[in-house]
Formats: sequence, structure tokens, C-alpha cells
Amino acid sequence: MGSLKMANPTSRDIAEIAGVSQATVSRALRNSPLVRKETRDRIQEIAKELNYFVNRNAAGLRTHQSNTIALLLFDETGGADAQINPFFLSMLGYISRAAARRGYDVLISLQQLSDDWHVEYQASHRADGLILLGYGNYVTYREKLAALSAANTRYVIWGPVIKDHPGHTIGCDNENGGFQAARHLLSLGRKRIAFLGQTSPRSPEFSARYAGYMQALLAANVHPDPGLKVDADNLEELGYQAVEQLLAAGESFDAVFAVTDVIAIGAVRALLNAGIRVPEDVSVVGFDDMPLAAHVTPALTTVRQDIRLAADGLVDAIVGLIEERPVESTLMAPKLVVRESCGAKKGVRHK
Amino acid sequence: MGSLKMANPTSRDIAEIAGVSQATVSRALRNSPLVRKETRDRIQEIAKELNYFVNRNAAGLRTHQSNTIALLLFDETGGADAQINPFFLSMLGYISRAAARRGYDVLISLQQLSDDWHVEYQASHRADGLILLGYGNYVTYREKLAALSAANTRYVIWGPVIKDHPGHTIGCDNENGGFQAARHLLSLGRKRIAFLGQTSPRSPEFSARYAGYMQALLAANVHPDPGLKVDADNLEELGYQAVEQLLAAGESFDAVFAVTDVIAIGAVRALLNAGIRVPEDVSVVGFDDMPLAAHVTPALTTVRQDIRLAADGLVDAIVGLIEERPVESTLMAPKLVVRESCGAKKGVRHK
DNA sequence: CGCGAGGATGCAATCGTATTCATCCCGTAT
DNA sequence: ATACGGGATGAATACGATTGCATCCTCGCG
Repeated sequence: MGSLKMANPTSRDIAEIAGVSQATVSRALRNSPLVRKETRDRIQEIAKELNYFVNRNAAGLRTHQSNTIALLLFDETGGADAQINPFFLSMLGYISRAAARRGYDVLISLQQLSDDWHVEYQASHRADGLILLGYGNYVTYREKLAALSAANTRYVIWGPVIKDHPGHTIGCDNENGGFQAARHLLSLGRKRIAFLGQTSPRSPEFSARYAGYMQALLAANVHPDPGLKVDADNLEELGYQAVEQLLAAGESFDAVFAVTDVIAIGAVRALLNAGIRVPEDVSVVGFDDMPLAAHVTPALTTVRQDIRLAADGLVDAIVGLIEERPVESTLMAPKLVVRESCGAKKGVRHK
Repeated sequence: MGSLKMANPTSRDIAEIAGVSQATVSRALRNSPLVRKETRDRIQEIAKELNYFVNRNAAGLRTHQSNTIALLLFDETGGADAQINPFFLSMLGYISRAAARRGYDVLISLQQLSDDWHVEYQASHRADGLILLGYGNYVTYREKLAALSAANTRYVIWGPVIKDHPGHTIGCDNENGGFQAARHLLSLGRKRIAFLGQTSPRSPEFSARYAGYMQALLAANVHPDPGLKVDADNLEELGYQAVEQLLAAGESFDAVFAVTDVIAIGAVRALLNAGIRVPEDVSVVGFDDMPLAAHVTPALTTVRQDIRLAADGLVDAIVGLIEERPVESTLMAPKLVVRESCGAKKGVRHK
């Protein structure tokens, strides 16, 4: 009835009010069966009344835990101006939800290559484990990842699953995804399929997509033309430029497989800009199925990575590591999503 | 030389190695001038060598701080399936960077209406202050915000600046933005400008944009037609449906002002789908300038909210509150960004 | 040669919770 | 009636850093 006010109540305050010891309060608030149900309820009631919440610093100090997961996004841009990879951003929401469901908070951190992120988070007890997004490039990160392992830090990477690789990985079967994309274009009668994307060893995920693409071509007895392969990093402008480059080189092609939706969107813009119709003249397929893929015009056919499932997998894995359960790296199956940009729908295509 | 290994070094371990007291170590690591420079350097060296990092729980317990800002995103969707508002997501990156620059970590949390978020974060010492995104709807949140204030929680809201409103706010001058959008369309000779967006008191930001739009019409002596106003929440589908609805009602219009880029993109899709050319037949203007606005086809003319500036402002404000400096609510100026969808560029328009 | 000032460091008391171990109480079996 | 067992609670301590205060040393000056 009389609402008890108090600035910063502690468990000791509650103990005093409830007429029990602080130890009992601590137990009661954690729902310990050691405390009689009646007492427990009474204590919890008082806590609620006082707007009391366990001091996480104190609890963490005692238990050596933080109940927090650090989400490290590799900040490719390096600068303060650029946008973060939207694919990772949209993953973030699902990760946060999944973590909350398991009682973990999520700390985000944009990391640059020069940063000393490799140990700090866990060593400082800010986080119990790390989720790494954008670190698919193992060549660059090898030493840092090794340092993480050496420091006994718990971490999970979103990226290609590679054997003999330190740490645990959740990733998408990129090769299969690239295969599906190319096979679909071939099934539509397309034969000259341009490939847009970076395939250096620095980008193993994109390289895998390329490998899948090649595999599909060979399976269909279509001879790949090196002139149709253009390197392009993951930016809309670069997708645009890649197509400009193909056109300037006088290459003829009837389809484009872009290693990323972002690149695909740039490619479409360049095509339309050059008076080439999509999908009538050129079919376009992207990769990722990012939120806007369905909403650009024409709606983008793409290879979906189920980011919700991915997020759940990442959180499951890191929580598993934290709670010392066995965890395995897993490869998720991508899925072709057919929309308008490839021309398979609505019979809009060349008849 | 000999790399000293140690599982979880504490400041006491370092003290022992350095041959000083633990207190001195603590001071040295915080760069206190009380410690002689030589000693300080030596201690820091040892700390680095041992891969030692200050235990944040212990430090936080002692200092009653966490050096963490909680970023609360209102999870409009409520469900686990939907995407988070991309506008907020892209803000997140900048907020994280700005916070890092000031020595703060960022904790993210998707909150639903039913959640008891109003006090927990600060009371539990998980965060020193809160940034609220997506809480523009003060009618719904009034009591929760009041509770925050009552609990002496430090928070900053991204949203409309309203007088007599508890707490501090950073926002964009939505009315002016709406005015600019409509005035631009009028200057292109458009007279029948549809307005797409929710304007209930639950959405004061959108209502303000509508007010600006009305003001521009009146200033140009154009009589607003109620039939051209369609309610639509912030989803691409709903933008699509809004245009469908206008067309089904047989309304004639030569422009669309969508209260959001997401809605605008849906509107464009519906228009193109109906065989209506954009911008030749209908000009479209959106609001926000989200990352993809420039990259859809046709590129979207829109009213930009400078999210980088906004993020800096929010972080400045919350850090100011935390460090007990005076802070004021501020209103930022939006800016019209002319691209293709309005027809002002390239002389593509009806001549 | 003594004394005071001030720079450098150490001592020890917190911060609020979780948990081990001891204690107490009560019912039941002998 | 007594001893015993187990359920419920309390006392005491540890977690690792920060910080006010005491201490000590050195140097300059009278």
C-alpha cells in the first residue's frame, strides 16, 4: 500500500524490510528451491515494489560472468561515413532476439582491422563470448583468430566452414548457392552468364559462389568465358561500374549472376540506364535476399540465406560454448528465390 | 622476453610482478599523475605483456558505472519474423561509432510494448543511460517515459521535440521536411499530390510531415483533396496497397509524397505495375533517405535526415546527461535530395 | 642539523552479490 | 523422552578494482 521509496535499494535493504538475511534475499531472487516458497514470494514482491534490480556488476564480479554476448561487426569501411553492410545489420536484429530469449544481452562493436579486439572483451568480463560477423576473410584474420583461441576466448564466426580452421563457424553453403543460381539461369536458356564479384582468396565466401557457378556451367556443357567475369567489391556503385565495364568491352551477355544483392542492384541500374531491359534482355540473379531485394524494381531473383536461422544458429553455438556444451560448426542450405529479375515469372520472357 | 603466461591475471598479479602495491597498479593503469611516469610505464608494459584487462565488473561495482549505453529499439513488429525498421538499423552503426569515440559500449535491446524496460537497465547498472529509437509515439509511451524520469534514469529520445515533454529529445524538423517535399513537387508543376502515411496522433512525426505538406499546398493556393490522403503504416506492402487503393478509387494524381522511403518504394512498385511511369506520369518523393533510396530504380527523391549527425547528437546528449553536463533538446534541419523519381533531373519530364 | 613540504606509494575500507558452511528448528523413529 | 535427519535460514567471506588517508622518503631551507 504505502509505496516505499528508496534511491538505490540493495539486496540488503530488501533483507531488512523482509526481516530475513541478505543471503536469503539473494537466493529468493534467483528462485532457489532452498528458500521456502512463501518467503520467496514475499521477497520478490518487496523487490518489485521497491523497483529493485540485481546489480549486474556485483553479480558478475561474484560469478565471473556477464550474461552478455559481444557482436563484433567488421567495419569494412574503416571510415566514419560509410554504411555498414546491410546484410549484417539485418542479422543483428535476429541475433538480439535470439540472445534475449536465452537471457543474454548483446553488446555491439564495430571493429577495424587495426583494433585490438581479439581478447579484450572476454578478458575484461564485458562479454562471455563473441559473435564475429564479416570475418569470412580468414587469410587476413588468421593471426587474430589464433590469438582469440590462444586466449581461450569463446567465439563463433559467421563465414565459410573450413576444415582445420580454429574456432567454430556457422555458414551458408556458398558453393551450392552459386550452383543453384547459375543452374537456374541456364534452365531459362541463358548461356552467356556474367559473374560479378570479388573472388580473391581474401573472400572465400565469394570464391565459393564462383566455384558453384563454374560447376553449373560445366555440368551444362557451357564453356565459361573469362571475359564475362568482373571483379567487384560489395558496393552498389561497383556493381554499376562492373556492368559499365562489360558493356564498354563490348561483351555480349544474356544474364548476370552477382555475388551479392547489393552488387546486383547496381548492375540492374546500369543495365536499365543503358537501355537494356531486365529481365527481357538480361536476366539478373543476386545473392543474400536482403530485405529490399523483394522491393526493388524489378524484384530481384536471388539466393536466400536464411538469416533468422543463421542468427539462431550463431547464438545457439556461442551460448553452447559459454555453457560448455559440445558445439559443432554447421553449414546451412541456401535457397533460390525466384522473382522478376530473372524472367522466370509471369511468362514475361522471350517466347 | 620470456612471455609470462597466466590464466586470468588480476591487478594484484601485476602488482606482484612489478614489485608495487595493487593500488599503484590501479592508478598506473588509469594514467594517474600520482604515479611516477617510469613506474606507470613499467606497469602498463607488464599489463600488456600479460594480456591483462581491467575487470569491468569489479571496476563498475566500485565506481557505480558501466560505461555502457543501452540502445532501445522499439520492436514494432512484435514478432520474431519481421525485420527491424531499416532506418533505425542504419542509425545504429553511427551511434555505435560515436559512442566508442567517447569510451562507451553500446548494448542493444529490442523492446516490445509489454516489456518492463523502463527502469531495469540503469537500475541494474547494465547501462549508464538509454537511447530510445522508435518511441516517437508519446501517447502510447507517456507513462513509461514518466516512469523513467521518476526513476531518475538518464535517457534521450529520437523523435519529435515537444514542449512540456519529459526528458530530452533529438529530432528532425518533420514539418519543414514535409513542406520542402511538397513545395518541390509543386514547383515541378504538380498539383494533385497524394499523401501516403499514417497521421494519427499516435504518429506525431508523420503528422508533422503532413502538416508541412498541407502548408505548402496552401501557400501555393492549391486546394488539398481529402481523397488523395491515404493512411499507410511504415511497410513496403502498405505503400503498394495505398497506391492500389487510390487507383481503385479512380483518383487522378500526378505526384505522391510518401511519408517514408519504405512506403515510397512500395508506391513506385505499384505505379510501375499498373503501367504508370515514374517520374513521367507521376512524381514520387519519399522521406528519410535510407541507404537504398539512391539505388532503387528510379532513384528516389527524398527528404534526408542526416542520421550521422543525428547519431552524434544522440550520443552527445546521453553522454552529457551521464556526465552531468547541461543538455538541450535539438531539432535538426532535413534536406531535400533530388534524384530521379520526381522528374526534376535530366529533363526527362513532360516538356 | 632539524624541520616542513610535497611527491610517491602503501594500507585498508568499501562496492553488492553469490555461495559455503554452520546453525537452528521441527517432526519422526526408536 | 531422546536422538536424528533434513529443510530453512543466517554468518561470513570472496570476487577485483577504486580511492581516501596514512606513511615514508627526499630535498630545500632556515
